[in-house]
Formats: sequence, structure tokens, C-alpha cells
Amino acid sequence: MPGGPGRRRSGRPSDRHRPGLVVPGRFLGFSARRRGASSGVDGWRYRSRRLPVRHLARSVDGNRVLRGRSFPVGSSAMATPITPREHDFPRWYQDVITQAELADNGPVRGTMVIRPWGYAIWERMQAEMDTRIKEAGADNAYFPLFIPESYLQREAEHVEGFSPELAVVTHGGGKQLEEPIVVRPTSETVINSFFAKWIQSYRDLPLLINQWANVVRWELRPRLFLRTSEFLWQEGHTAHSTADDARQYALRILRDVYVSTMVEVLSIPVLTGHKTARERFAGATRTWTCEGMMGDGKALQMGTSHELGQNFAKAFGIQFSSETGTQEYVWQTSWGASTRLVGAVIMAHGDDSGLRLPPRLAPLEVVVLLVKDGEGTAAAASQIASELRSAGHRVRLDDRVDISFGRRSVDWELKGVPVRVEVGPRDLADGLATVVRRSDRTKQAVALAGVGPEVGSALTESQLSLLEEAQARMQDRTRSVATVDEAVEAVEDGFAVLPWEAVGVDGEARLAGSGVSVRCLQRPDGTLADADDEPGLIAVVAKAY
RNA sequence: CGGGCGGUGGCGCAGUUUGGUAGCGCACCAGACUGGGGGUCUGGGGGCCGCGGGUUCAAGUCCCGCCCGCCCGACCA
Repeated sequence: MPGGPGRRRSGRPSDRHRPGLVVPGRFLGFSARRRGASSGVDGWRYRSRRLPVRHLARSVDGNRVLRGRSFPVGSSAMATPITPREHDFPRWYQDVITQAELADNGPVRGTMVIRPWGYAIWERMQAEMDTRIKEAGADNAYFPLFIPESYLQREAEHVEGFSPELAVVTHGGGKQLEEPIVVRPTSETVINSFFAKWIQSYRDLPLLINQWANVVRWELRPRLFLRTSEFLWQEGHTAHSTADDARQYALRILRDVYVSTMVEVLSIPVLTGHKTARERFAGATRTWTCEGMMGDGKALQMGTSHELGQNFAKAFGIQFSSETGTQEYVWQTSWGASTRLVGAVIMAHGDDSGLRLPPRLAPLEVVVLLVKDGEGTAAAASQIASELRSAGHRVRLDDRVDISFGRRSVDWELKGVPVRVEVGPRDLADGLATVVRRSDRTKQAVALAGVGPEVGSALTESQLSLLEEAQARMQDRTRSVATVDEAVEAVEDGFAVLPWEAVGVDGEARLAGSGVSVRCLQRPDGTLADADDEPGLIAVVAKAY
């Protein structure tokens, strides 16, 4: 663990002096609590038929102290287990990140090292979003990390919004700089200074630019992936000749890039709407947002798309000659989604055994697990792996038989790989292999020839079932209320929905006092409003990350 | 910034009250046995006890100063 001695050491006197707190039930999540579960003697659920009983007898014994508390665990020699999600959600989140090897804290507070598995997930998100962004007509480019401080100051609301979280460079080349340089918190200002140069005529419009970059916003309360001082993201910046064109584009990005990626790839349902003035992006005239519900009922803002009006155009003098020969200011948008989405996937789908990745997002869709060497098992496993690969799946063969089977199973499970194919001598003797689904923890023994089809349907069904699970949670935990006070109460385990008229600016301030915010405004049927002040809008209210 | 705590092998901690050879679990290394859900046994390696000063024959432990971090209260992808 980087960060020097004591960095992650917990000073939790209340924990240390508290008598062991035992969480009821079997800790490792081998429980058959899910509806319709038919659990085998080993605690595993088998789909349609049970495997012979000789498998995996496993006892759960004793308690073990974990950071001053005890949890029932499966083996005295087990590595540090994950804190149960229901017991302490933030700790569970941390544990998943550590044990799935997603990220580490960097040496400077608030910074993050994204480890290979976490980065592979981000790369998948990038690929999916990048394709969609290009389909929407935007091109990638790259602008500098360093921005003259004076640029930030050109747009009043923008500076005001970002000043508190700026990292400012005052020295360079061994000398104090004449003008301080800020590390970009977002790139509106630099990019627009170039838009002013590039845009002359209506023929140059629309100008649609995207960049993949890191940005810095100093954080007082960092949380891996969710709030770090530096993070990776995509930021789009566009200029249009009319307000309506800009608006339609901002909405197109919201729908065709963000909602599409989140629902179809990440399997996370989102609510869409616009932000209140209080929550709006600094410098925007309107902010559209996607809000997801996490496993603890809190909201996470997963992507935003802004209409900037002519605010930056005027600040940076971005003008063009119209078809009629007049000089006009452009109408603009900007939109972004970040590595925070990795946190969203963890919190939306993870369980007490670790991460659960939707197949379309997973860096590996399938791991073929060689149980034991010999009796032709290695060749069989290898063949299954290459057949799956030829079928177009992302596959890894895990033939590290020097590491125990249990250890490897648990590791892949922690990492959230959607499907495992277990190949061992016992099944093989019967011409079988075992297909295990991470999403609902079921096992299925199938004939070797049937592995491909079974894996295929396991992947398709997992993608869908994760989405359905998340949808069910959002429905179950969203309540209609009538007043701000009721909203504060309802928001303890989910979202509250109430007429925006019943909240208002004053109500919003009152909510903020209880750590609650208006996540978005939308029509009662969930569609987007035409105007900020359209009558009859509802407010979606929640605690948020 | 206000309040509450803590820095001891990679990680989590005990040891500090009452000064006397620096320990435990996990992880790591080697070998053997194992192998269908975090294996077992045997043997090993690894420490500036946050930093600096002091008291003492002797300091992880007592005293003084400093540094760093964690948790709880006001902003943000």
C-alpha cells in the first residue's frame, strides 16, 4: 500500500473497543437467500439439475476478527474477507476495490492508481463511448493540461464555480511564473479560445470536438473512482449556429452516448432530467444529467450534457458570419463522463463476493478454469478456450494448477468475470464441463459440445439480469412523497419523487441542510422538459455521492 | 477550519498502564503432501517501532517538540 506508514491505518477507536459484532448468516454469500434458490449441499445453486454430491463440501466455522470486528468466515486461513455490503457499504466498496485489484490510493492524498483490471474496465467503457461519440459526429482532439489563469476568469460563473478546487502552478523552470497556470479542471476555456480562431463562417459549423483527458479538481473528501483530485474522462465541446441545434445535440449525446452506454453496456438504468439552478454546471444555461441508483439507494451522477448558450462564445469572442452576412455568436454544448463510472458499476452490481461485471463491459467474458492437470484435462480446457475465442468471446485460460482451485475461483469471482467454465477430470470422464454464472451464482453441467451455446446464453442472460435487478431496485426504492420533510425521510433508503413546486429554491436549501439534493427535474412520465420552468415538473430527490 | 483518534515487517494488529532479547495473523520464499470453492505440514526471509530531542545503566514503552494520516461537520464528474 503506497502512501507511507499509517496512510490507510484506521484510527477507529469505536471499532477497536467494541465487542465483536457478528453478522448473522453465512458470510461468504454462499447462502441460498435468493428467491427460488435450490441450494446444493455445498451451498451452491445448480440450475435445473444437481451435480453429483461429491463436490466441494465446505464448512463454515468460527469467527475471525477483521479490523476489530468479527465476521463469520469460511476458513481460518482465508485471506482478508470483504466486509458484508449490508453491514458497511463504504467499507464494502473499499474492500471490493482492493481485492478485485481495481485501484490503489496514490501517494498524494486524493490521487488514484488505476490497476490493470480497473483500467481494462475503463478501456471497455472508453471504447463503447468513443464509438458512440464518433457516431454522433464528433472528432477526437487533444488540448493542453495547463491553462493560463486568466482564461478561467473570462467567464464569471465558471471561475466562481471552479476556483475552490483549482490546482495552480506558480513555479516552472526553477523560477516563479509571471502568470500562474492552472491545471485544467475542465477545458471549456482553452478549447473555446481555439474555437474563436477556427470558426469564421457558418460553413465551419457545427464544430464537434471530443477529448479524452485527465482533469484535476482538488478534493477534500476523496473516494476512489467517485471523487479523486485527478480523474480521467471524456469531454465534448461543440459550437452550433443556432440555440436549437445546440440543444438538440446536447440531448442527442445524453441519449445516444450516455443513456445508451449505461443501459446497454453497464446494465445500469438511469433517470434523466435537467439540473436545478443550484446544481447546474458553472457557466451552463442548462445541464442535462443521468442519475443512477447504487446498491445502498444513493444516487450517482453518471454523465452530464450542458447547453452553454452563448456564455463562452461571448467571453471568448466566438463569432461567425451567417448566411445573411451578419456576425453572430455561436451556441455551444459540453458534455462529460468519467472514471466515476467504474465506481458506478461496482456500487450498482457488486455483491458480498465482489464485483459483478455485465458481459458487454467485462474485459474477460469467460475464464476457462482448469481444475487439475492430467488425464487430458489440460488439452480439453485449452480446446474449449480456443473454441470460445473463435466464437468471438473475450476468453482467458486459467491453467495455473499450482494455485489451488478455490483460490482461483474466488479471485475470478472477486474480479467479476461473468462466466467461468470449469474443466476437471470428474466432469470430463462423463464428457461434461461446468458453466458457472457470476450474476446469479448458478452452476450448470453441460456436455462438451454444448459449452459454446451455454456460454452464449449465459452471457446474454447475465447482461439482462443485471439490468433487471438494478431496475427492480430502483423501482422498489423510489417513493412518491408530498413534502420536503417526507422526502428527507424517504431518502434514507432510496429516491423520493415530489412536485418541484413543493420544493422550490427554499426547499432545496432545506434539503441541502440534511445532506440531500435534487438530482434532476423531469416530467411525471419521466420524459425531459422543454423548459426549465415548465409547469408540473417533478423533482427526483436523493442523497448522492 | 472546528471536534475525536492514530502512526510498530507488504497488509491488519498486539505490546505502551508497570522501561529489560520486537511479537501474532495473513501475505511472501523453499520443499513435501494435496487438488471440483480462499488447502495441510515442515522450514525460512523480512523491522530507522513516523521524525527530532531529552530522562535512564537501559526507551516501541516515560517527557518535550514536530511531521503525517484517519474519522465526524460546509463544495464537486
